[in-house]
Amino acid sequence: MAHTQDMLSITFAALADPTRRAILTRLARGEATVGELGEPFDISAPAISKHLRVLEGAGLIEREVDARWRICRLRAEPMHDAHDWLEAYRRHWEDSLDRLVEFVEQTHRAEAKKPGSGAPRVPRKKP
Amino acid sequence: MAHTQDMLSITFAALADPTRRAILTRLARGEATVGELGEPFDISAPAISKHLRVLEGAGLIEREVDARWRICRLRAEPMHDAHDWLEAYRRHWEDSLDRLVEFVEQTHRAEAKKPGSGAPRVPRKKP
DNA sequence: CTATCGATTAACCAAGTGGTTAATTGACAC
DNA sequence: GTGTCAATTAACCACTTGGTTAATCGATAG
Repeated sequence: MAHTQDMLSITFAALADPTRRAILTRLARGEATVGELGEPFDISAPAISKHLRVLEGAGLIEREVDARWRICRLRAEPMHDAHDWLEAYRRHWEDSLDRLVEFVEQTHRAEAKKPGSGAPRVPRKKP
Repeated sequence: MAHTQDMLSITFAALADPTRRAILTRLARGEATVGELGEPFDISAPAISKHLRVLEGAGLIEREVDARWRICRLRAEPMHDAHDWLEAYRRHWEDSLDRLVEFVEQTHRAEAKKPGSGAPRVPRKKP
């Protein structure tokens, strides 16, 4: 499986790890060496190395050799594509928000003291 | 590993598969049964079932039982969070675009017929 | 009651992932 | 040259993932 993965899949997969996302967040503040990047995490250097290879494979960082240091910097372009893909669904999550607002307003309008049987399910707008 | 994953990781992981993204795209057009969702793909029904469970686990779909059909519908809220996370990096990919435009303009301005040694690297704006 | 249909569960498999420790490479400082 | 530091590679491990086939479950049609 997972032969020659499409870029979007590789990007999302690279982002699907909290350590890697934290590394990207750090890198957004400016370039850093591998050692600096690994310092906040309680994992071994090789583990960091692997995370960086995944990020590099996804085109999310680039590494430059400086003597015995590798300095890493962010390359955010692949995030642009991921962002665009998600953008297409904006209408759907905004619709959900509309339904929630509508629900809360209705609930407030009818301010009876029903104890409420459970979590407030967002009502479907189904025609 | 991957014990009690944070939601963002679960969301990105669910999106990191082309079949699952295609399913979401289909669902964006309206609800569908499991059979309808699986029809375009050349994989077994259990495989689709697993993909749907991943999507459900990520809160990206919900399933409703209707007699012997399960009808699925999109719940796009988790995408909102993913979108927001990426949004924080917009400046970085726009910066890269700026650098590319700048590079192309410079290249065009100096319209010498240098054969060009390779792919046009985007020049760094390094302060 | 039996057959069938939509869908899921069970059991399995190959490959990938995130981590480890130990060994290796390359550049610098004595 | 020797030692050391930054980082990577190698080899391994447990667990997950995406897929399979076979078996199961629930609802409907005959």
